[in-house]
Amino acid sequence: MKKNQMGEFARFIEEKGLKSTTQRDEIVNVFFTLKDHVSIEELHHKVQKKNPKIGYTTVYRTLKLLTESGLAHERQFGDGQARYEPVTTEEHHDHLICLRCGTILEFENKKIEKLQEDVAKQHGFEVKNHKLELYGYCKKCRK
Amino acid sequence: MKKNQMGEFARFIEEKGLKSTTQRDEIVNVFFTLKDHVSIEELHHKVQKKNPKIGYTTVYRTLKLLTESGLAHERQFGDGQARYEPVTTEEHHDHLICLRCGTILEFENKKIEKLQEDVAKQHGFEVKNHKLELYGYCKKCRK
DNA sequence: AGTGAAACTGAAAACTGTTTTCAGGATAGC
DNA sequence: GCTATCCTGAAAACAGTTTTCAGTTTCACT
Ligand SMILES: [Zn+2]
Ligand SMILES: [Zn+2]
Ligand SMILES: [Zn+2]
Ligand SMILES: [Zn+2]
Repeated sequence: MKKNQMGEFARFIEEKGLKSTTQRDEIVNVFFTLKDHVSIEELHHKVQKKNPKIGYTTVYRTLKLLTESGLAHERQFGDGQARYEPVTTEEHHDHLICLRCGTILEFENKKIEKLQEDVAKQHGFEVKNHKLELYGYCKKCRK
Repeated sequence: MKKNQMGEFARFIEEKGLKSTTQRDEIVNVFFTLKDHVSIEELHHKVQKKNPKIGYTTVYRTLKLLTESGLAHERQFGDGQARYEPVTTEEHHDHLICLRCGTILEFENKKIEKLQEDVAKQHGFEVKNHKLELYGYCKKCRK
């Protein structure tokens, strides 16, 4: 799976006429070993543990490329900084976010998706994408 | 209704031991005549048309007070700037947002809300609040 | 291998929206 | 009126993001 994603990234770079660099490869590699919804700064830290020379800007630009290629999703959880996650499956999902410990769980519910479409239709809207986030306390954090 | 809201704001100010000022009153007044989801900057512009001396900072601080008092809700629609709306009814609602013209429609769907609770329960989550936004094209903007 | 055009990198600067600071001004209880 | 406290607005500080730019690397073509 990681192999595959690295390959897809290489193909994207190739198709766009961009160049293959070790920095990008290292960044993308670390990114795909992470499961979670990571911020640019967090990823930069992780990457620097392997190669301290890699700068924030390159991490930023590589995440933009990953997003553009469809291999990552950019998320805005309202805390003022973007988070990125690998697109592993084709499945859309939404999020449960713990207000205390920051844990982020994913879920998918077809009924909700269907009802969203119904609502949009009632208002003459054509939905392109949506955001559903449930904020609260996770199993560990609620008392 | 506007009278009422102004009154509630005055009561809040009083209870907190704060002082009544013309700037705040003017800002709050303009805010409650607007229907829509307004940014600080937009509100500042509108307010300045009535009183050019009022600064951005005071608008910012007054919106914080309104939010604190429960008379306004702060929304983060992911475009990087906060938006505020008057809390007119007690009814919770979610949003349909046009990607082209920026129109924001509101809706409320009990079934979706119920399903959200179910999902949270399945994951041991206690939901405090949630965000559901459908992005797409409105009746006018879809072709 | 050598060359050159095009792309890449990383530090620093610029930007954007938000928040804090601070000196002067307004408010309200006495 | 006096005075403590709060308020105001310009400017500075902040935080996350994005752009700039000078030097470096990649790669197609010899
Ligand atoms: Zn938690
Ligand atoms: Zn996710
Ligand atoms: Zn529209
Ligand atoms: Zn609304």
